[in-house]
Amino acid sequence: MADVAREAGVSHQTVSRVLNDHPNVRPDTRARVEEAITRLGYRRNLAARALVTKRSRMLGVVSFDTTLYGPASTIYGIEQAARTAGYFVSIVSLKTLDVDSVRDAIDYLSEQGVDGVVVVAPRRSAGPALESLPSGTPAVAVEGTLRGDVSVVCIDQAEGARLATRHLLELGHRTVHHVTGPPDWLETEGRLEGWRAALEEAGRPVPEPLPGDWSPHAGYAAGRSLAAMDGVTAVFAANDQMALGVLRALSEEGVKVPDQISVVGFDDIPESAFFSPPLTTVRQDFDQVGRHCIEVLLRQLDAGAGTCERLVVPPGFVVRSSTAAAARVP
Amino acid sequence: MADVAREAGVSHQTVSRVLNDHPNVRPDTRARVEEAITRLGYRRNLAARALVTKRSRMLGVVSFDTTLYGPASTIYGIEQAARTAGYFVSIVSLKTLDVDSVRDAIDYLSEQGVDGVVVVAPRRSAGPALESLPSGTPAVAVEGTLRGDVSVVCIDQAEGARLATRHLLELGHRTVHHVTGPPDWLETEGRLEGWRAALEEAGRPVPEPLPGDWSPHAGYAAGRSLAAMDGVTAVFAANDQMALGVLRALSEEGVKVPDQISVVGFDDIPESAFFSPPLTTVRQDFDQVGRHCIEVLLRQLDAGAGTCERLVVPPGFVVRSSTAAAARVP
DNA sequence: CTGTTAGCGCATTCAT
DNA sequence: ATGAATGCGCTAACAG
Repeated sequence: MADVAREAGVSHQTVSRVLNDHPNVRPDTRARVEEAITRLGYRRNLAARALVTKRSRMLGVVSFDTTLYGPASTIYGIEQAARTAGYFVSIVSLKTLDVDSVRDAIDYLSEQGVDGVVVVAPRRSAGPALESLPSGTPAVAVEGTLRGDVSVVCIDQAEGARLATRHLLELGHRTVHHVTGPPDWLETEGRLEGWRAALEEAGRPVPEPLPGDWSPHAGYAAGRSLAAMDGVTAVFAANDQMALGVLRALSEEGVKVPDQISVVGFDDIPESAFFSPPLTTVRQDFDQVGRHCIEVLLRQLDAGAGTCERLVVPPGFVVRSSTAAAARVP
Repeated sequence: MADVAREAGVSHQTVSRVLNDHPNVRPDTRARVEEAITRLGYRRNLAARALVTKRSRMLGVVSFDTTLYGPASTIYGIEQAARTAGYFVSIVSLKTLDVDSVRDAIDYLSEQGVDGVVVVAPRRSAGPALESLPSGTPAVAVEGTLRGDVSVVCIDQAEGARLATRHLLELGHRTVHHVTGPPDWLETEGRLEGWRAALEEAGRPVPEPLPGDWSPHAGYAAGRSLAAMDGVTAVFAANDQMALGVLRALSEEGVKVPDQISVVGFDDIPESAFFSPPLTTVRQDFDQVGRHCIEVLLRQLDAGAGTCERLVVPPGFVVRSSTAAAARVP
């Protein structure tokens, strides 16, 4: 910066003023400085700036398996919104979601001096880890913990599951079977709850849910079990990948979808429309979730960390060809 | 840090030494300092450290659409390896991959003082953007540019395509049709080239490739065309999502896979094994690519930016049920 | 082994 | 409208 000042024949704080869009700079001085900046290819040192302003303009994201479509899309939304607002995003992807891993990640990020943290770790067990944040650091959880003192942005999981279940019920199915996500995930619980509620509201029997883990393989295993059971006509899988596994198993067993069994998924991944048959599913607007996270975070940065919001994004529903009216039971 | 020093009854320098694992500290002093650190919940300020060491311990990643499986997996590998090596990762995801976007992203990251940059922007046009890096900043490109002065880590795309094509040829197919990726992508070119080479080596006719864009939708469109053509018995799609689209179109047209037409993909996404039928495909070890990127980067950081490596990861091949011996032409 | 001194590059007073 | 001084929290170089 001193070089630029010398080049432009001004002091280095004038350069600083130009860089920060300070009003008190004569236009021609500003022009001279800007010219010197480009000529020298000068780039300011954000570490030094962070040191004095105590703002790093850096946001931290802690996420589980960023390879999955949901987290990846959410993070994409976060990154876009953050960059637009002039913030960097530093990401930590976790292999496991136990308290210690999350805590370590948060410690790690807070050493780096992030101005705020988004936690995409939708497991009940991850909640307490937020405590290791330096107090005053804004935080927002995606599909977050139920603790009252941290902001949450989420998609209404239960509502999505209800949409799926009702759709099936309205098609004339007597009941709906459910393949769940892994235990301890908040999405798993929300979807389970919405499914159960929809069934109970309609006065239908609630079959034992089949355990899954988000993977197509788990869906496949569940599909085999389903095919072997009597009277199954409708299945709601807790995500699209598992629905794919179900579809596959059913197809191998010679069960026609949707003629004999209807299948609904959750997520609306890009592939869903091209499954065999194209999948009816619940759509989540991950992008919007990401944007909301940043909005909430920035609001907290301005307002001081006191505020705490809860933003719920409604799910959508996409009807394709994997669902049909229940076969007439002879 | 001064607080810790006071608490432990030492100078702040000694605290610094403890933090940096300096050898010259008596064990009991070290213990006292560490105890004070945990008691006070002290966290060092990495911005200040970066200011004086001129090392931010932060790596930048510029990537296109991190929502896609390939980039997402690569970044995951990068992040894991970087964190293990004690580096943070700051990510910029681009919506488009033109020179300006990439250049802006790189400018942005270099203001932040990243110690090195990984560019996951496998388009020919993205190459020149690397020039705007402050000279001396190590950089590595994934599937990178062909310029000689920047390190590259890549998967042997042409070899993968060759594997796929040969597999089909060995199954007795007279020739193999190809659905390409979008133009200007290096992967598109590599796969196209490998496919063509395998065909020519075997003295087979090279049909006009069908244009695609990685999306299942494009695969679907290509699949419709293919179904309408005569004598098509084998298709090599440039990625798994397009293969899925091809599968879907063929199924709608009543064409049996693999009985009438064999289909091969590229990537081995987690869903591939559960397509209808399970997809034969080329496997890419994205994780290893990510790890290699970090290794190369760190090596350049140590050695000075002079060195420039080129690391090629061999592709794998997974045979599943979407390919079979060519139907006997009557 | 430990403490003292200096300065990294910037923004923020306060002068002028 | 501009310049001079001060310090952010830390590490490096040198003393002791």
